[in-house]
Amino acid sequence: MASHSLLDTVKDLVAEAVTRARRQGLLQLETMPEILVERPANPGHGDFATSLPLRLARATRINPVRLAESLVEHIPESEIIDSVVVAPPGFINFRLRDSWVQQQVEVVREQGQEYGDVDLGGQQPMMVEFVSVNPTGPVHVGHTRGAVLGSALSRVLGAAGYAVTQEYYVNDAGTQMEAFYGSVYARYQEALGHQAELPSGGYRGDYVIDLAQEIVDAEGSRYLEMPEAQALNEIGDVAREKMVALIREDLTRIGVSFDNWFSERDLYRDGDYQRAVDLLRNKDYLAERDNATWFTSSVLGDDKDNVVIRSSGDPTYFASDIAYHYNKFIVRGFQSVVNIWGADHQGHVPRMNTAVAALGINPDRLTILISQMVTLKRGTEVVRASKRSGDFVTLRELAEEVGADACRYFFLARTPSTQMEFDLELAKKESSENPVYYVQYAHARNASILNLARSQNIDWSQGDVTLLNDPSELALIRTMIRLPELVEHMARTLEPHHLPHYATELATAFHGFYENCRVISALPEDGQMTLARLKLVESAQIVFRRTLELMGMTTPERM
RNA sequence: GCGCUUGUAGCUCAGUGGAUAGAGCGCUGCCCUGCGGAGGCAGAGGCCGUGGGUUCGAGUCCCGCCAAGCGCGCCA
Repeated sequence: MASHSLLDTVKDLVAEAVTRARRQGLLQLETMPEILVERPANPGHGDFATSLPLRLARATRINPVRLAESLVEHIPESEIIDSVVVAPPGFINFRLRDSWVQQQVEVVREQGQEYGDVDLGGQQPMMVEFVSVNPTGPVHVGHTRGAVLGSALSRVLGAAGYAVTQEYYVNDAGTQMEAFYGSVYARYQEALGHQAELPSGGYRGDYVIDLAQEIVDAEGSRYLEMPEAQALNEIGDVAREKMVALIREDLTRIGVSFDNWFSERDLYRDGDYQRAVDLLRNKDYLAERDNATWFTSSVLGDDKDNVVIRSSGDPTYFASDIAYHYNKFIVRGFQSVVNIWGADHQGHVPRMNTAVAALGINPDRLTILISQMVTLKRGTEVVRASKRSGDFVTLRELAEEVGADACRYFFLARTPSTQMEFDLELAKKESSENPVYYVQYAHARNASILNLARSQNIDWSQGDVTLLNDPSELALIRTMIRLPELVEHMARTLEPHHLPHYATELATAFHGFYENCRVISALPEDGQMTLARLKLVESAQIVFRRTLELMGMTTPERM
């Protein structure tokens, strides 16, 4: 596990040069400047670059190119850096030493499936709470996006050294659930030939009919033989458990699983709700108005106050959420928490932040990511997804139609903050039109080379990586060794959507290598080259697997 | 009306304040005496919504405008 990234190493070189230059009086600076090192877009500019001379030009009143030149003279020798050159108007470009690049093949092989791990989190406890769809219906396409995001983000954070808990918050209390129970009960009565009406605000989807029929099949008419209140209660318990089980099963189809399913009802049972409300009351953040209890979030900068206890005496969803975050931070002691919410909850973000602050928790410890709406398309035709009318496209249907891998790839490749179009036609095409298969094909090609070598009993463990001098070989290794810094970047920014793009670049680099370099050669004079290249292929496979695994995708050896 | 998010190639989308704005699909044309052609190479295609500002430097930051999505309940 790397605690000091390659990027950090280059930064250190620059910092050392600045320190030396200051000591010699070449740089008149009050404080040490922030050292920024980037990967240039143009490979002709090397592997790393810094624009520090341009940034310092004004403060030091030195021409940036001259400044760059004198800094370069003070950059220490390094085993990893081959050349350091000044480029106008004032960049310093670094190129990695080929011998060092080649050696990374051995490093990847040694680290195996841990390659890419970085120690950013120090194993501090972190929670990612996502999906958390009300158990009143199946997971649909929009939720699936959040599911994929949360799942991949959790994997990335795990690789970055955080002790991640993936959690699903089950909203199993409140008025929506009552409406659901009433809907199931009504459908249950209908299934047994009785007239019944859905409650107002009830759930009209066919799945409620199916659910009711299942209950009839399993338990007959027993719920008709008890008072309605009791029937609602008991049939509600059964329906809720069935729904949660269904949601869990559907999510498993796309490789999304949770460490914990947290029940809203437990907040009340275990007293967290009462403790959170008491805490707010003691801090004077609660006010009685119009027979209801309000959280005075406006004094903390929110645009309005919010009801936490209705005039009926029932707590609102917001009250539960406050108690839930009390539980996350104070009861369970998570250092940081990420919530992934759908776009329809964005209005809830400011008051959640103020509520957390009111509980005495630094609001920086809570990050709420919003995943925007998904429009489903079939070619050019828009598929309308609407939960109310009951004709939404579910996760199950989506996974069955396009497959779990394509599902994950396409949702993951977009930044969550943009509304996206999901083209079922494109996601389904099993051809080069589909980037999912482009990446998996590269992995399968890779695997088939190794399988062929094994079938010929070739032992490449003594391969000499210094033979890997073809530009396409070095380019492949250079792409491979970006994984650790990518993991670090994604963990810092909570942006796993870079992963599919990196996977595509890795595949491109591999295909390029494959076209240019014959790996297994029958010619005796190519023997050493074969061994070296097999080592490269093996290490590339490690990086492919790690990348696909972080995305939650499968790594097929045959397609 | 107010708030949040978004506007980049024909389409779907990337793009850490840096150097010549990228990928996939679609379009044109090439490439297999051998490990998987679901591949590779080359080309065409862009006032980065628009007008200002900050900066040595803006697709990126700030402000206005235009357009789209979502939200603005004692629902969740």
